[in-house]
Amino acid sequence: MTTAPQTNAAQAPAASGGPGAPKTARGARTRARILKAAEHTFGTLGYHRAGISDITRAAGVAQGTFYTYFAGKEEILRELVRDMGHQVRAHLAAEILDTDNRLEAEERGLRAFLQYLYENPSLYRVLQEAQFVDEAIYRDYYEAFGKGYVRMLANATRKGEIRPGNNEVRVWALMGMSNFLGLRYALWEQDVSFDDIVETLSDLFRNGLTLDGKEKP
Amino acid sequence: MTTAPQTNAAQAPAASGGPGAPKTARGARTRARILKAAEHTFGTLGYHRAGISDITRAAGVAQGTFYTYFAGKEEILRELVRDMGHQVRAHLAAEILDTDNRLEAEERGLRAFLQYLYENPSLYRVLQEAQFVDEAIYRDYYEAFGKGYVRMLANATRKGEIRPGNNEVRVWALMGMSNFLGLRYALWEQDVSFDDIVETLSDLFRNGLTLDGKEKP
DNA sequence: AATTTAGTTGAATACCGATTCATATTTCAT
DNA sequence: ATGAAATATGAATCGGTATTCAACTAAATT
Repeated sequence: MTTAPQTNAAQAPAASGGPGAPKTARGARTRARILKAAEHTFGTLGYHRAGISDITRAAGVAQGTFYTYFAGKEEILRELVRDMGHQVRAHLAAEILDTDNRLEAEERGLRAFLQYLYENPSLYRVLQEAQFVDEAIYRDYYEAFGKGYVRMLANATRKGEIRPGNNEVRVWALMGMSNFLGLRYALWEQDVSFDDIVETLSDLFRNGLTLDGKEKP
Repeated sequence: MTTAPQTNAAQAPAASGGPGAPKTARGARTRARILKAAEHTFGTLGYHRAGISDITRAAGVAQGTFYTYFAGKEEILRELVRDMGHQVRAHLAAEILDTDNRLEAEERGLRAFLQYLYENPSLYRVLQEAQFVDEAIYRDYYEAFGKGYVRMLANATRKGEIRPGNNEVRVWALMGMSNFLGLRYALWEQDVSFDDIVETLSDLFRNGLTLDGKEKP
């Protein structure tokens, strides 16, 4: 296996440096092209079927160039997950910025997530496959995601917008929902409108699943 | 002789036959041992790192024996997913058999699923990795699961136990919840009791997430 | 007991793709 | 302009492993 003791970290502040972070505009461009190509290649063929040659071909560089910027196949996957995670989080955060209450934020967030996945299907596959290549990076992704999510629910609880409860558990449940709904309705088949999905979940958030219940209005 | 062009089907009703379904008690036993060994090996090392040699070693047979019963690595994965899917469904169905209402069934079902995953961690990995080896088998798993689930929700709707709504969407949301909660709290870390998790979800089903809402009690 | 069929063996094959490296080109500082 | 540093090239290496196969053993059938 990859005998290198993974000590990464240190180096340039820009990209979390592999063998050598680019020191030239040209280098930065090439590195970015390879990363983008990897996203597409992994997303389409999957991590294991995708060869370095597939990535470099898609990027329009020679195979050797790959190793100027990345220590290997696993390394670029890690980089990719970090990048993509950052992007989704930024995107979703922006989408729910100007919401008045938690319910609205959930609705908008879910819709935005479904839409984002539809437009960036690679995210799903890259992320899910990364789980079995380097579990830590996958956990980091969801823990980062969940951390912000829990904070938002805590605020909403304080404002009296949502019922007090175990927000961490709720967040994992909510992330699970989005993930599966995204897979089924954004990636597999678009046979139910995002509006209908959001409406169904919104009803669940407002009224629960049962007909009775709801302590006091 | 065993060159059969994958037309499978026909033959013994027991196992969905690869190259040759076992025709002897001994053969059946060997096949079963290999399948069990594959479950453990895939579950531990993952599909890609696991070699046929790892499986046969764990099963205590020679490498060649593998191909007496399975056409290849993908084929045994498919078989495994079918088997495991059948098992979980049977187990969960049994666990919620004598429940009086939908809410109770959801609670018991979730708890049983978490417990099952805790005791059979291979299920998660085998299933999730299968998704990228043969998407169809993964879809089949969840469509089979979802089909029964939707039927149960439809019954509950008819009985007036749950609010009318898009049950298919609900089911995918529910399956997603269970999946993530299982990963986080049954496989990764058991730092929250299954009772607390079930209680949190039960509250969501009864009362929703918001403080207001709930049309009419 | 003899013959056929089923199951088992493990070494050899065959292929594939990640990584390396010596060489060539481009960019940058002086 | 010129040397040094940074990039780029792609063919060769190197390790790994899924699959095949011809020979062997066990069980069933006659």
